[in-house]
Amino acid sequence: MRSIGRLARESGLTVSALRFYDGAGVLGPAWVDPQSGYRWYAPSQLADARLICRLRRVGLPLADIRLVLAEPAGSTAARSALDAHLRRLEDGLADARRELSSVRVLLDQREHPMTTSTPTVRLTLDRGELAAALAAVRFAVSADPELPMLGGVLFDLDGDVLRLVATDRYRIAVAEAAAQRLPGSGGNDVDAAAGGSSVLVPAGLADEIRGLAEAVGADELTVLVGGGRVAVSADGRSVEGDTLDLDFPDYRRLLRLETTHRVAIEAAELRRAVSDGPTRSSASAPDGTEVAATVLVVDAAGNVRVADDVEPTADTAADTDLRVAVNQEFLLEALAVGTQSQLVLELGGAISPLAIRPAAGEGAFSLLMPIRLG
Amino acid sequence: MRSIGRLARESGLTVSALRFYDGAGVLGPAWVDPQSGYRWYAPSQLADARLICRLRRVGLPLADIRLVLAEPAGSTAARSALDAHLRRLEDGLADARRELSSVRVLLDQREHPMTTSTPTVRLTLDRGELAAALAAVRFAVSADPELPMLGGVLFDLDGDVLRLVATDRYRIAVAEAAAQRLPGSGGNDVDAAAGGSSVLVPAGLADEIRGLAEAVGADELTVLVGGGRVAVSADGRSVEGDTLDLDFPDYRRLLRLETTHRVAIEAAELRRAVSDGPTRSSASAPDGTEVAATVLVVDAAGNVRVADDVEPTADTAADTDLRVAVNQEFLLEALAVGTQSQLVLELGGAISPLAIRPAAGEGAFSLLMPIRLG
DNA sequence: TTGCTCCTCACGTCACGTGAGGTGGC
DNA sequence: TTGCTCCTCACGTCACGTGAGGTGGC
Repeated sequence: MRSIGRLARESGLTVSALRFYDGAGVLGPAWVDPQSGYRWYAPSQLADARLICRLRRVGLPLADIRLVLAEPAGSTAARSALDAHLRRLEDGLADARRELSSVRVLLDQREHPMTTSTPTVRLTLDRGELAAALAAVRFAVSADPELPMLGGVLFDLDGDVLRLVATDRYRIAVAEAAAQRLPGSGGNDVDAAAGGSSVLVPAGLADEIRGLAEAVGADELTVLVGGGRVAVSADGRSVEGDTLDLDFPDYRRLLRLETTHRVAIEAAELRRAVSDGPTRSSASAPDGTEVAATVLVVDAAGNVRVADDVEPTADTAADTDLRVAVNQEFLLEALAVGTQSQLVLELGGAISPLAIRPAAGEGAFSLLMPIRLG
Repeated sequence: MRSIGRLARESGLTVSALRFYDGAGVLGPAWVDPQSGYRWYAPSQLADARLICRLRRVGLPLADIRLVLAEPAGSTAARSALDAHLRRLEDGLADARRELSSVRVLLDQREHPMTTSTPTVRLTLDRGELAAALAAVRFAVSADPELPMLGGVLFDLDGDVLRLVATDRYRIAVAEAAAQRLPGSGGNDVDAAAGGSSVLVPAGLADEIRGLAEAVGADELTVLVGGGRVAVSADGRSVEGDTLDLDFPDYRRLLRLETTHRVAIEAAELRRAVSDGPTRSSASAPDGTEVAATVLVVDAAGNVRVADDVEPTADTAADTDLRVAVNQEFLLEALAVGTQSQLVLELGGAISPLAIRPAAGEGAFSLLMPIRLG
């Protein structure tokens, strides 16, 4: 048996950490002297303590470490906790690279105030792709005057893809269109870093752009962005307007969810089941308006159905079933997007968002916030 | 002027964060209504709030954000805070990749208990390089029986370089030798991940290996590592012994320091100045033994000298001078390592470690902990 | 009167580190 | 007696989030 000090020395943990882990139920001593209160650790606990030291060193939360230590042979819960942690770190680094390089440009501009005007980015896009992408996100634009930054479509140029994003806080929709940068866009890196590649287009202007994209005969559209303006042109016609100088939320973070269930569905079929199926009235958000909520059930076999019981009762829902309630109208809108009939639902638990994406990797993606039932 | 709620909506920060930033001195309102206590923010504070939102999103500490907001034009303090943060994230991700892949292997071994024995790694090394590297780190091995994990030299195989590391907590020495993996090492990835590529060789065995490397005529040595043993052979002679199954501290983390001053020196010259220069007696560490401390002074012009005043007095030391006290004996040992006469000292403040590395990127590196003068 | 925004203050979170003050066996 | 290791308990750290309980103007 080892004393706490010896275990600390041999494991790399500190004495205070070991005492904390005892209290936190992560690693308790094998025996505690009832007289003195001294903690005594069994030989096998050295390996556990070393493992904890390594995992804490890289920032794995204690809750995940508990999973790892308790892992029954053959379980994958611990592995996916490790994977998820690595992904968080990778995403965090990618975010930081983007944000910090953009902040550097901002600081440069502050120092050399406006010697150079904001650079303009020029792109060409496929007409049909842009129209489809705009159609795929339009429904998620917010009409809430309190949140003006949600009243538009984010045009985010990420390398050679233009990503369109809209959200009203209850759902978020994302669609992409391949983009070609045209020369004369100023330095590419600087543009990207300046965030000049990400502009918020008001809903009205986005609708005009969509109208143009649907009306013209040309295959390609030209887009100019810069100086607080967007202009889209083709066939000698063009629409133009101001962008919104507001901070759209960090959509990448919103899209990162930990999925536990992935289910393939047929869009039209689920749409029918959702419209015909029962709903439950539920107070949505702070304003207290009642909305119709559809409850989806994923069973152990990996099938989704619309719950036919309004209240969860023991006879119809197994304990292992995952139940998620979402706004019926929003779900129908999300299922109606795009032309793909094969979709995939991604779920992460009863209070995690529901993601809807095409089975084949292309096309629009949307995400619905769950509704907490009573 | 904006109310706190409006600034929150427009900046992406929360109301509670804004109140916290007020108290923390990061971003206070331009005016506070003395009657109601309402906070009112000036138009220009929106840009600051947005900047804070972006920087906090990527985890930049508030202390660094204060630097960024206060940045006088032309200052580089804020830029290097951003750079340092990005490096922390990059290092953290690299650490996590290594640790987590190694933990995965550990978990696999736990599940399939010992169906496969520990794989063996085979290397060839240049005789002279290994001898030099061992000589360069030997002095930093600890003799403290309380800390057995420091009583050896870490052999850490990182890709095609074998890194040797030794530390006694007061200093750390690192040296490298080019290594070639020989086939028959089992899966390379698995080896590396298993941490089988990192073994702790007891000081006695390390000395025997060095003896062999210095004695034999062949240019190359073969090293076999695995199953708790190391064997080194050349010319038909070989030495072999057990490795220590103890956790050596995370040396990569110890080597990461934020350098503010970098000074080129001539090794022999500084060595003379240090041996001849005055020292101050100081209690080292918890055991209370007195050691002779040398005080190094870096002046604004970037020159190092040994302080000739034992007490810092206003006439000899400018306020801008950086003073670092280190163990004289340890400094002399570190300066005596290797064959390079041009060295670089790296400092990061009075209580930051002192790094000593060759001016040309090759050869041994060592780091001394500073001594706090009473 | 209700609803909305704002206020302060206290406490919770996460994973510990750091004393203060005290015990037990060599 | 000194020194060492261990103990508990309280409080600090970091960057907030979450109520509780209250105010002020439409």
